[in-house]
Amino acid sequence: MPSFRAPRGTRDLLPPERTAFVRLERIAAELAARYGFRPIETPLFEQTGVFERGVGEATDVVEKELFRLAPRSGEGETWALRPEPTAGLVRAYVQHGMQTWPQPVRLTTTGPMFRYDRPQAGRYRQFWQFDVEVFGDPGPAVDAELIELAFRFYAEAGLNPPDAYVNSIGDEACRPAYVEALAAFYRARIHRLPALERQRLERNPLRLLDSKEPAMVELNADAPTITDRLCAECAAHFGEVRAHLDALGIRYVVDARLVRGLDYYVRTAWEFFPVGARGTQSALGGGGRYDGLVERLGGRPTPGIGFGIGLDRVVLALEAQGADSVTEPVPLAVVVGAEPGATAARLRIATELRAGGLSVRADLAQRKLGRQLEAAVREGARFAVIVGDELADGLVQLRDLGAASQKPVPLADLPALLRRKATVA
RNA sequence: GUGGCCUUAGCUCAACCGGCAGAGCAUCGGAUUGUGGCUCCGAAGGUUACGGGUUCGAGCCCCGUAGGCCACCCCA
Repeated sequence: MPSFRAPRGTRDLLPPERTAFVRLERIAAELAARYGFRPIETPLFEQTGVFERGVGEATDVVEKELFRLAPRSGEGETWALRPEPTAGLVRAYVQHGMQTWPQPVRLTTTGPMFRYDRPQAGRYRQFWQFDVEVFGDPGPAVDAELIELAFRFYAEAGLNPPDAYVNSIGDEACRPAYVEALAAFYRARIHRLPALERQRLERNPLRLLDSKEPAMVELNADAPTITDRLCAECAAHFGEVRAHLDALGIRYVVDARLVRGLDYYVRTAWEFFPVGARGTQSALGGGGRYDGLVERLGGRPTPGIGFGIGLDRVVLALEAQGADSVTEPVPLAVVVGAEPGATAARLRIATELRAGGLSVRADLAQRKLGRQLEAAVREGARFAVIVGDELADGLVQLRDLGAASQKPVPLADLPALLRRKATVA
């Protein structure tokens, strides 16, 4: 017999942890609705090209981390599990002609994403993300609105306000010149670049900027920044984003070296980290503007912007800051019996109580009364309904497990009685 | 993907120099007939991650593989 286990980089979310995720998902859904986002669900996998064109072929996410599905013989297309939600949502926007919907279109989804990289704490091959996207709004006000929404989510989740880093990475008009200037800067100092960074220089000079190599950190202090090379339009846009953030009282840091790993971002980009912990594997979320993406995937030119929040990371951060662990629901009452074998009566009574809207567990394991009561007490139930001989007279014992007292109650009165007790805390 | 550390029961961990694999918690059962979280007693739970090698003998030493973790990388 082989011993099976969850695939590398995946994990089972067992009851206490899954409850924490459910709570975050509920907050996400409620919050998104409050901000006017409509729920949407797209497939967990797409044609590979959706990600290659959407996310960018030269990105690590596509080049190294894409979870490609083995094609079946005879099928003409190949698929990959989604590494992020935006490309699939853009594909859906184009496919369903959402440009004919009232603009802007605000969409939200929450679910698992997949990246085939080497697992580590906080870095999984399957992880969960809460995502919102806005199509058809060029900003700048909505850029600030989304950042504020993310802060609201963290707050309602019970997380200390994270550090927010914001930047503008320019657009087609100004970024090429900047990238060239940056490449020239590094080429002039190529002897100081580590071997790995020399290779990346030719492929994507922007990514050298946020390297954590000590040699690079030192070098980057003198590197040209995008900030003072933005075109007039981008500079004005970024200025307005900041003005809106300031008007909302949002605390953030402008980080001129912040770039993002996905090709589609233009102009506004941001990331969130736990306070004072801008380390690896700790990013709580991030987002940005992607004005050219809809067009790249075959749609009409449409501005877009969105963010993703890593639910796994939020759960981790909540634990790290010592937040109260989630409490799982416990039944109000447990139906137990003096006669272990008389399960039919216990099940029938529990069924009636549940039909009346009450949270009730029936102890159907055939164990003696003492063990049944012990289990009820240990799971935190407030009452035990004890079924015994008096059932012949239409009576059960209603036992208050906290007070260790009980009294006979007509079975017919039980639902109303328990419902009344349930309302008093 | 690169380098490093780690892996003993469901969980947390012991096991001398290479010499009979253990404890606590958790689980299940019992403590004279229908009443509790405590206590007492007991049971079950292991191919010491997996596969090789060295040795009279390997949880312990060596090699490989898998998984976890740390740094890089990358990001959520």
